[in-house]
Amino acid sequence: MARENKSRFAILGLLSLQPMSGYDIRKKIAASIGHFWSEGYGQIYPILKQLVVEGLATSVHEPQTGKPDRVVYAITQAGSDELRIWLKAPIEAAVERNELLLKLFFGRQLAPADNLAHLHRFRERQQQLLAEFEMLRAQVEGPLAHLPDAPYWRMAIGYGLHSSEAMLRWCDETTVALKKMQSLQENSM
Amino acid sequence: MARENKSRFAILGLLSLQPMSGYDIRKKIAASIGHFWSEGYGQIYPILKQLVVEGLATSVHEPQTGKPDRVVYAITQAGSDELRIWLKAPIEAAVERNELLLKLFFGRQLAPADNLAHLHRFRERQQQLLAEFEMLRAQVEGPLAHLPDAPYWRMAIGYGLHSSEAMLRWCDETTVALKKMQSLQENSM
DNA sequence: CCTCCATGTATCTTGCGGATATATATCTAG
DNA sequence: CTAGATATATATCCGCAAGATACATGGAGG
Repeated sequence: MARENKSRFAILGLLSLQPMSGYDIRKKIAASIGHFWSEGYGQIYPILKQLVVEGLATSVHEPQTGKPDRVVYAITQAGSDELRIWLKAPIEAAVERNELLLKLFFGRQLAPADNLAHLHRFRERQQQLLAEFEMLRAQVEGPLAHLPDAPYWRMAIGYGLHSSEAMLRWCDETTVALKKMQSLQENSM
Repeated sequence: MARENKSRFAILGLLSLQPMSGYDIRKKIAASIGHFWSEGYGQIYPILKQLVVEGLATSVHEPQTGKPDRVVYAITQAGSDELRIWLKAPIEAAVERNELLLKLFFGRQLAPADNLAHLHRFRERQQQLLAEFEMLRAQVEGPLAHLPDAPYWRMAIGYGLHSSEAMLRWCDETTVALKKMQSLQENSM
C-alpha cells in the first residue's frame, strides 16, 4: 500500500478547532504544533480544495478591502468523523532519519574537532528547545490551565521536555568521550 | 534552495566501508545504521548510477552462476572527498513529524482509553528498542570494543539509550495523567 | 523612495518511501 | 514431491513531502 496522506488529517484537525484559510492554517501550525509538525503551502492549498470536493470541508470566499480576498474553510460533520477515525487508528512506526547520527557513524573519517562541532551545535539547539518547552509548560500550568485542551498540550510539552533533557545528557556524555579521543590523538603525534 | 539529497551521502558513506552492490547496501543499512537511517531501492539504484557518471564511484559487472549477476560499486578518491566535505558540513535542523503527538494534541476528541492505547503501543515499542540498544551496547563494549569504529558506534547507541529511556519515563508520566482523567470522567457520569 | 514584511492564493521541482515487477535458486512444510 | 516461501539481484512507478518561487497589494521603516 502507498503511503497515507497525513497532511490531510493534520489540516482537518486544525479546521476542527475553527474555520480557517490556508494562510491561517500555516500560521496556526507554527503557533501550536510547530514543534512536531509542519506543512507547506504545497500541501495545504491542494488538500483544502480536495477536502471540499470530498465533502469533508466547506469553503466560503470572503472579499476583503486593502488585503487580498481570502477563502475560509470549515470542517463538516463528515470531516469530523473522518478525523476521529484517523485519530483512533494505530500509529505504525517508521525509522526517522537522523543526520547527526549518520555523520557521527562515519566520524572516524573526520577530526575529533569536527565531530565536537556538530555536537556543540546540536547541544545549543537542544538547550534552546528546553528553554522554550519550559516556558510553554509555565503557560499551560498557569494562565492556560483552565482550557479544556490544556491536559493534551501538557502531554506534548512533556514529550519535548523529556526528550531535550535526554539529548543534553547524551551530548555531555558524548562530548567527554570525544575530548578523550582528541587528547589521545594529540599525545600520539 | 532545493532540499539536498542526503541519500547520496549515506550511500557514499557505506561504499567508503567496502565495495558493494545495491542489494548489499540495503542489507548493510539494516545491519548497521538501520535504527536511524533507511534507504529504499528507489533511491539506491538511480543514485549508484549517477555516482558513476559523476566520477564518485566506479562499477564492475560481476557475472555469477546460480544467482543473478551483480554490479559492484566502489568509492573513488573524488567520492571520498565529497563525502568528507558533507560529513563536516553543519546540520540544519528540521521539524520532524510526530504522528503520536499530533494525535494526542487532538486527544480531547477521543475517549481517554483510545489515547491510552496509543501510548501503550508506543511504550512497548520503546521498551523493545531499549532492549535492543542494551544488547548492542554489550556488543560494542565487549567483543567489538577493539574495532576502530567502535567509539562512534557507542555514541549512536548511547543516543538510542538516552532517547528510549526518556520516552519510557514520559510514557509513564503521561499514562498516569490520562488514567486520572479517565476516572474523573467516569465519576461524572 | 525603495525595500522589506505581512496578507493571501497557487504551482513547480526535487526528494523520499514503499509497493511492485522480473528472474532464478534454494529452503521448508504439507 | 511439489507448492510456496525466502534469498539474490536489479529496476521502475506512484503518491506524499519540502520548500522555493510566482504573483498581487499595502503598510512600515531606513
